[in-house]
Amino acid sequence: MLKLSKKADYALVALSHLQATELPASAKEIADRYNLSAQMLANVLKTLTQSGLLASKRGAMGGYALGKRPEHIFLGEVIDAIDGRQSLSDCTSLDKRCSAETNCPAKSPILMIHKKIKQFIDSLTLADIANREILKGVSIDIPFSS
Amino acid sequence: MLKLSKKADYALVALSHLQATELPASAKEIADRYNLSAQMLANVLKTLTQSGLLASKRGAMGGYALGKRPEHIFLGEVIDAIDGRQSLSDCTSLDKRCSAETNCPAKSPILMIHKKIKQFIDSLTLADIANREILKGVSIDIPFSS
DNA sequence: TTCATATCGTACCAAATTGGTACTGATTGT
DNA sequence: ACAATCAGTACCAATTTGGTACGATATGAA
Repeated sequence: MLKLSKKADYALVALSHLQATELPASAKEIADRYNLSAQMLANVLKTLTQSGLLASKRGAMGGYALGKRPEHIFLGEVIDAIDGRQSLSDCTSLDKRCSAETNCPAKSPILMIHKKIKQFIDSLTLADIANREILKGVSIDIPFSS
Repeated sequence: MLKLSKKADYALVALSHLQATELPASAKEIADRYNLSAQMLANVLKTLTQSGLLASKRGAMGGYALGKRPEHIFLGEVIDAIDGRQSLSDCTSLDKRCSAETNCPAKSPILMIHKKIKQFIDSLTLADIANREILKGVSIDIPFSS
């Protein structure tokens, strides 16, 4: 499977939204806006906050905003935060040892391909990703008062 | 998860082996050589054969050989054959509809990223993979660079 | 013709991962 | 005080993945 998890999808939707509106929003607002499971989105946003990708404010009128400038939020970071750092194959992760060991003809190529894909997603920022979107008109209530 | 399935790993090991030795081999031989589950590898090789990536010969002295020239076996094909054609996200696959629909700010970027990764793995052949020098030069070019 | 070696086709099951929910606690603006 | 909202955790159902079993079919060789 070469696929993003649904949680990673959620993360990208939320981040794109926050980037586009440039306004803080609560988990519920975002969930309602895009028809996502509120509870699940809440879990995702919490994780993103723990990783510093979002900044949160608790309590009434609280919510989430980007934790860094969009140019400094990398797709690779987002995926790592949500799904945990993943290797393209177990055979390229250093902690596990595969039975074929050194004589495996596929190990080195897989490692190389993994690096290329990682390099690619680490080069993409939220700014790159969300730039062109047509979400201008959306405004949601009132931002953090601070 | 941005990861190859174990079956895809098995496929790449077997294909790499057959490419390197330029000799037919039975499932058992390959499984023994690299310490893989013989039964599982057999299933994988069968699937690859059905997709035309391998050619098989039954019976005593039978076994598998590459079904095409290594330059015509693409990494994307292998993954598709084993894991089924996958989209990077459900939201980029045409048959499923996501609840956020047209106003989702992440859909178009995800689609773009998906295309780039697909394009990358579709550009790599078994011949490239076996020759690491070629692989070093290959890169995914960065989108949104306008 | 019999036998061992192989692939072919299925069906099945256990383990791991993912998707999704529930609930309690902490914080904050009104 | 109270409602809104994030934080933390625990839990479970659904799906996917990893792995096995087994009978059928084909083939080369003794």
